[in-house]
Amino acid sequence: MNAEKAVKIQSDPAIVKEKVLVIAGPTASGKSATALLVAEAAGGEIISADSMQLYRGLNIGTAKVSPAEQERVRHHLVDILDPVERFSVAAWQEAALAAIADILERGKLPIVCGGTGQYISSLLEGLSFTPIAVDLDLRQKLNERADREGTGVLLAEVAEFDPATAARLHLKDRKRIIRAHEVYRLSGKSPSQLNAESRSQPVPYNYLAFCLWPERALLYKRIEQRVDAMLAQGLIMEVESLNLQNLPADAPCRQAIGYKEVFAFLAGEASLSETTDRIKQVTRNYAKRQLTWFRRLSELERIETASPQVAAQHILEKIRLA
RNA sequence: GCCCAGAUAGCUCAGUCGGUAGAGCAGGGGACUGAAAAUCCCCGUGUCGUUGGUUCGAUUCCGACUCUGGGCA
Repeated sequence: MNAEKAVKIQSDPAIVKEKVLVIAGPTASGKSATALLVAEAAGGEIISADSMQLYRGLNIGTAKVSPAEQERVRHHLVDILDPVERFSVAAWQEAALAAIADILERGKLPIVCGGTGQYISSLLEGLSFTPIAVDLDLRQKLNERADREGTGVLLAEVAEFDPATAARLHLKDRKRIIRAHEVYRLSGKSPSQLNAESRSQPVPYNYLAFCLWPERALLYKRIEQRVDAMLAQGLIMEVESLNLQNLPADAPCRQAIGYKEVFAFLAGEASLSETTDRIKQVTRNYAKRQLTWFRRLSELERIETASPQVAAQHILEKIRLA
């Protein structure tokens, strides 16, 4: 898998790709600590691949790097958005590629570290996104139509302009059905065609990609401990201070695990212990989904340890060999 | 001590007019191209509390016992 790609790259002297490190892993697997150790030992800077750490004010619940840790190693793509702002894979990828170029220019090692599978995959698979403005109005109208007429009607329309995509989508997969309409209307091209085009470019860097993979039972135990720690550190006060009720109903950070549950608690919909258990559970569910992403990405080498020291050591050896 | 109601999947429970059983949640697997911590799909065998009886056949009906809730003393 990897070897084949690497041989192809080396056999073409015109392409000398620079090394970029990727450290992925499910939530609470220890990837941030690992990345810090590697960055300090190898002279690197960290680019966060985390869809929620982008937001200012979401600190405790996202297990964001502390100011002290940011003193040790420079971090990119953390705290760049207000809670009301929207973002996207395409926007993240553009910012990440810019950060990588900047770090390389200064002679340092870029380390992409995070758990958002879609973001990681956009880099490793070298997707290129053609510029299409997001049209929230159109999305709103399509959502209303789906409410009125049902998603089946919209899916039938997708089948007319893109049979391949329609065949792939499930009747209830409203988001993707609506997205297919958006893409077609805004670009004039079918999603299938655009997706094919987005893979036509070569992957620009030599990604050395790792994924922390602790044993499941241990991972779940760490998740539970971390949720307890977040509550002890004042997660509830953090959510209060965010004033979620003043944010629009569709603000992205309202989806954040921990935040939406604490918000329900503050609204009197659940007790503290129910809220705690709920956060632990949805975090476990999330970790499982993350692992599905990472299993898919064959470029990732699994590191089956829960120790950041051991993981960092392993990664540093691989860098020297590469 | 007496009366009543329960005892079925990890949990909460449904059901079998007697032919060995199924939902939700949990858990597992998968998908993912501009909302992604989102969204969506697939996966259900378990001494039907124990033990006698009736019956061709009992998780189901009857008895006893054990445990759990509630009530009365």
